[in-house]
Amino acid sequence: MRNPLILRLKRSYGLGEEDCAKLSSLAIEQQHLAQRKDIFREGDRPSNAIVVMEGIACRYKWMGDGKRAITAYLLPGDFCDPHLGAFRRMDHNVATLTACTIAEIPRATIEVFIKNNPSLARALWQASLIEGTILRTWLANMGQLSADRQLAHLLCELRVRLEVVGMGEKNTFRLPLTQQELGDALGITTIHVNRVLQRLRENDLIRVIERTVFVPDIARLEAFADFNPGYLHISVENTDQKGEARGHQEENGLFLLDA
Amino acid sequence: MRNPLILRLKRSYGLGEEDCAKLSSLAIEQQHLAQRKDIFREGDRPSNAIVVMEGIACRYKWMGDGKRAITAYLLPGDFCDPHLGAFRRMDHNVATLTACTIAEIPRATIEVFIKNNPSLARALWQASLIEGTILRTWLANMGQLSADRQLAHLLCELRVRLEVVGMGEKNTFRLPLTQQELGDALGITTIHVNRVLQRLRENDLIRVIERTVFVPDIARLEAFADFNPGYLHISVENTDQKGEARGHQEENGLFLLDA
DNA sequence: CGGCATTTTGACAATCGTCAATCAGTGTGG
DNA sequence: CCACACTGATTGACGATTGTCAAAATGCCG
Repeated sequence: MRNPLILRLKRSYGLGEEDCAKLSSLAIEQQHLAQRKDIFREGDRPSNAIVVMEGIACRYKWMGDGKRAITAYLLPGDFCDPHLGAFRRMDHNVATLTACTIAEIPRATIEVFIKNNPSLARALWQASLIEGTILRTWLANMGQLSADRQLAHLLCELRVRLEVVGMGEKNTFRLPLTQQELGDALGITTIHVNRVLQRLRENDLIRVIERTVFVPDIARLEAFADFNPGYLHISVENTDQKGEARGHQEENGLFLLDA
Repeated sequence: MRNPLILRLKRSYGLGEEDCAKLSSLAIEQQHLAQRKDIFREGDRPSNAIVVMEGIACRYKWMGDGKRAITAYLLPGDFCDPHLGAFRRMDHNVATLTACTIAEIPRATIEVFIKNNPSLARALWQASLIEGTILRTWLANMGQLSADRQLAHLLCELRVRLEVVGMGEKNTFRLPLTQQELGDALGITTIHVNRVLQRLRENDLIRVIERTVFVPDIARLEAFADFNPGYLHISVENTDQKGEARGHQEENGLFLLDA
């Protein structure tokens, strides 16, 4: 299996082949974590960069009444703290949801690397930009979409993001999250997640077998969710460039990645 | 009136006195915009930095069904695009809500300034970090809070943010937004905003006269909304440093700015 | 004054949360 | 092997919050 960090650096963060090659030659310490273990807590100031290499983690906050809000899912290749703790303490927690493998890259290593290959700084910057676009999309969806479309949208997003790092075929991906963990991200109760999942299955928008999601008709699911992957800023691996779709569109247009 | 950009650079973005002084000596072109005018559109790649100097603007997205989602309010001192369009096209729109004065700082000016005063780069970085924390807070609130608490929380946030830039006394601030514009940010309908506002007034959590909000008891409103200003990362101007409040708190602790 | 945007009101419906219970799967210990 | 406990999924009844629709009231501006 390819290194998910390298895959992301190339396809999401715009790092060139050469830099990726150099980076992948570094020996980076990895460690395994059980499910539901905190990686960072509120108030921590991480000194090294931690990247999820396998499994699914999340950012979350505790609300005053004891509810939990998940504000991001971290998939392989995602940085737990793209800012490297440079300026601030964490204002939220980061924890594994499933068992995970994480890589810890010492800050010194990164600084040396950046000095020689400045494009890595740009890549980190890019990573936090993309986090921002995902946050804005989640926020907009949570405010305006019904629970079924919102869940459908999340599944569309996860399908794409997981596929990029080789954790899914085109129509299938494993999603080992509980309904509780989905609900905390969508802002709906576990029970409602259950109802909504059933409705999606009834309409054959998805099929679920043993925590594996199968999407019989991707276009139909994406249409239902009004999903447009532009906000994920994933560059196409293939050479079909879809030149037509570029440029300014007046209404509701989203934009593919610039060349 | 003080320059709001300077105020923010000092109190939010951690820029030092000297750098602020140098920056404020720059002659920066300002222009006036009527209410509800787009500043950036989806797909634009801004080449200069645009800062709101007066008035209130917002980031927004159009949803597939024609609804609008506001994902941020931009107050005086906020950057319309903290990343300076360096890498990507805008994936959302920025528009004025009220009439605004905006400052356009040529990218070249910023680059020269950063070369001589690297801390400005840090300040810009900081600005986008804070945007991220606000986004996460909005997302968590939208998911978990009832509409009244959510609106109350937004009012708490705006009270603090407006006070920083001198647009409000302790208990009062002008909020020239329509209920529609509030609802688009909260993810609730105009009619419901109206109902909720009434409830807040009935409970004397707020009083509204001619688009000016008066908060009779800040602590009570903030308690109701479970508001903790830490996520705004605003440094205290006065010299009482609240040293006690620092350090790691176990539960629901937010953190004041590091010295 | 008239026209327009915005706020307010009321009745009603739909979505979603709450509570309580059952069911299914998994692992543990006897 | 079975009893047991535990977690997570599912079901149903009910209630609360919020959305929808339609209309009236208010305020603003030419």
